[in-house]
Amino acid sequence: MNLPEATNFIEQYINEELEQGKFESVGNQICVRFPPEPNGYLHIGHVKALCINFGVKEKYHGKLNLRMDDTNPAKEDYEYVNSIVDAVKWLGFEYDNLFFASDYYDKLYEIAEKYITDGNAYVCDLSAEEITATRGTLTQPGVESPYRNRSVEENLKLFREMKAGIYPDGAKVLRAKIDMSSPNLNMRDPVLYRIAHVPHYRQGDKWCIYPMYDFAHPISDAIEGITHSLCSLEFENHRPLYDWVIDKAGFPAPRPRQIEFARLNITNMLMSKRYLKKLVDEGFVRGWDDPRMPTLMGLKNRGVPPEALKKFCADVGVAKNYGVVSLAQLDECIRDCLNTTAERAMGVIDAVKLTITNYSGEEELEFEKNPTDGSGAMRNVKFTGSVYIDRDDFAIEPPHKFKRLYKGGFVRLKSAYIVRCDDFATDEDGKVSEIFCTYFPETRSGSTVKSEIKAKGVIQWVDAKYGVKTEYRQYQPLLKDEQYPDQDYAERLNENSERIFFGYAEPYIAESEEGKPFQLMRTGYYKKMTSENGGLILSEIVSLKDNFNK
RNA sequence: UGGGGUGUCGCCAAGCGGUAAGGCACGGGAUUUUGAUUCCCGCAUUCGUAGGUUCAAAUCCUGCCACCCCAGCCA
Repeated sequence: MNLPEATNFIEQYINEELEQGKFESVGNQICVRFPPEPNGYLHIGHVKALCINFGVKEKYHGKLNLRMDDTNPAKEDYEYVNSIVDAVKWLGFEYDNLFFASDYYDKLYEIAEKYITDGNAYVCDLSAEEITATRGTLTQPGVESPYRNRSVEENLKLFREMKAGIYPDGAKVLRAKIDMSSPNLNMRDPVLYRIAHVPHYRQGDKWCIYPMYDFAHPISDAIEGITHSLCSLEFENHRPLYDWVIDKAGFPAPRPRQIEFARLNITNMLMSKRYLKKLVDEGFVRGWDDPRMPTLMGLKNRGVPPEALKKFCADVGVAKNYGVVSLAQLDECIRDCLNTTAERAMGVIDAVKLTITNYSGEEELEFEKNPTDGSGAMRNVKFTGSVYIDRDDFAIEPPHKFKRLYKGGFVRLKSAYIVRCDDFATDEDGKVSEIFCTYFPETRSGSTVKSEIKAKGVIQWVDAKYGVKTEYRQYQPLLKDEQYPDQDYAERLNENSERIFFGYAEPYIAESEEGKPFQLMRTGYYKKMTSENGGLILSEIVSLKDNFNK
């Protein structure tokens, strides 16, 4: 696993601290964490954070904790924690511990009481609206809460009563006592604990007060001995609070250092959790793991190898600039990875019969399983002179530079023979119904006999007798469009995002290992296969019907 | 408008005072039984901008400009 190239600035910080001896007391062991909230499935945007954190772990022979940041019981569930664990494992990352912020609730509560005792926190009776109203604005300082100077005893009593459940939701909160006139709004007496009479998926009814992110996260890091808390740019404004919270809690040095980096954005890629959830909840897709989804499980089902995602992150790098990487870069990583790993097979989607008029009998031809993996593994394909080809590979009126078949033209049937089209038949709609060709025996694949016959193009085919009737499902990944976001987005996205085709495939496909990605050979369809032209691994074989001819 | 960030090729991104890496995209050529792959070759005299310091600046200083983040009892 490679650390993304441009992790330099993070490495620089760590190296400097190491040189200064900041971590000598902890044996110079670097410890990081990946802290998702289990309120949704991991998507491609999370891979970057995963790569950075696991990259640091590996580089410094450190440790990494996977920690569920589950401090908001209203949104979280085991379904999500399981999906997150599965996704991390699918990517091939090995974490050292699986922790839950909710396991620290007791400790967190204890520290909250210490804050009160030390005069660093107070119970505030203001309503949410009142707190907002007294927070001030970007340019004006806030107003101190009238409850700000309650005695330690009263605060303790009130906080314990909050915990005991005698107050309804929203009646009171615990606030940090910092500075209502700080230019950083996060420091204007932020809320530390709120009342929520909501059962927690792991803690049940044990609690009715829950810690806020700004309190729970730094403390969790400190408890676990995290040395570097890597997060995205929007938390830069929280760093002073992060430091304050840990310092006031009284943890021994070294204090974990929060370092921020820019999150991953990809052009045309839908990554808003709100819409992804809408697509799932309203049934526009079959689930979080639908191949059209940008979730890791969706990508997996689409045939994207985890290595491609890691390469992508390494190529893209890490910096603090807000940037949007083009989808083409992701596509390239997927193509690159698949090129050397995916086995090839022939299949046609919109089939047209091609009959070789001067061929009789049948034979077995050799076909390389993957011409680029270096294995040289071969498979056999039966050929009877009567085949199906893709409609797109034949043109009645060939466009300029058309390399495939047309009347009077030559083309090679991949791994078989060069054929010449002599004629074709059409149905009443004018659609080509059958193509008649002559084949040239001396052009047999692998033949050492020199032939005058040349073909510019090569097309794939499926034998009419031995081919297998196939139902293909083709997916268009869900991409943002120019009107995004609007209310009809989900509906619009769904249109044409999934199509069923009936075609033919060589029997080899049916024998393939389950879950192994296949690059369906698509001669001439696309110059390059991309997510946007629908050419990149978007086909899946839904069902195979044996021996349709019999 | 206060504070925190960021500005280097169409898109990412190195660079940290010594004279602009790399990837993607793009263009040209060679090989090719996937119009794929592979393979060459090309692609910023210029680093948001205006000044200043220096023998020397994308790198240091100053002033502007642009964009992003922050006023959840979300994370």
